[in-house]
Amino acid sequence: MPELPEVETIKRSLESRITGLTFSGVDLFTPKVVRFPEPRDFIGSLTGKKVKRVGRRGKYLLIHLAGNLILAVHLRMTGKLVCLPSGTPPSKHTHAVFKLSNGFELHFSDVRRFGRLALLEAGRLETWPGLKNLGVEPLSEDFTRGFLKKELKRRRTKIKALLLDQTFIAGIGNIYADEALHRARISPEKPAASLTPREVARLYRAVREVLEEAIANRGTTFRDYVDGMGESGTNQESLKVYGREGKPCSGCGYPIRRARLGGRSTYFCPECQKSRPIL
DNA sequence: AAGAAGTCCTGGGCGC
DNA sequence: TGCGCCCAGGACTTCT
Repeated sequence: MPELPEVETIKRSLESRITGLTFSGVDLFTPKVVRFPEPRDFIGSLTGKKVKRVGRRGKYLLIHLAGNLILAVHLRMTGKLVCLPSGTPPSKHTHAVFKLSNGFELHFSDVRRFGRLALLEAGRLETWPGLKNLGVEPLSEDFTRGFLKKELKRRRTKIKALLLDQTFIAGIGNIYADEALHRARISPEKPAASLTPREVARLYRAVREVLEEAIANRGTTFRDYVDGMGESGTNQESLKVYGREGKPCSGCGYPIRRARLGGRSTYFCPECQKSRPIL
């Protein structure tokens, strides 16, 4: 599942390869994956546009183009965006091929067809609902311990649900929410407002460290994820709880447990992540 | 208005 | 071996 570290890795792997190049055409095999504008306009507006730079906001990859346009890509769970030589046959699940001016092309594929593309005017990103309400970037200087403390205090929801809320913090998904909570030794079920100052401080550090380390490891390849060059990441070797049900906790040896929270799997150590009474 | 539930998707793993 | 069932889950929409 491409979360912030995976999208950041894709961004870094693509930017030196496509910046300055021009889109010479688009093959759109699955029009449905284009959320905005109409497929005909999407193709028409993209063709002939030069890539100015590649950016990221939360889990969105943003390809900034000449003409004040942005190609926004969201990979959801199984989406991939890979740079390949021209003429590479599209796979069974390739939905769009963006042809570049240097003999390469970007293949957008997604087994589950959940991923989405949009071509938006810069400065009018609110055309895509998910982008306008995005919360703070957890690796930016706007994300401070004070901010986290203040926000948690007025939220009654479970801390894990809050970490997954993209309008609160942008870019954390199921893997890194579980990993951050384990590192901070906080129960995923604990109400956000009930975290002690020490827990808030631990969570703040844990969120940043978990994401930074995952970027350094070029992302977590749990099932499908690959970067813009088709390379897997290595951060799956560093996971402490996600996908490790029944295996011993790295901290205490107790078996990792899996529970259902907010409709999704939640991995945690029942020993290290006990909800202790507030002293 | 916050929070929960439903929806979209398909490959893979499972039971029989 | 093969069929059917259910699960994985991000984000948007709808309901309470």
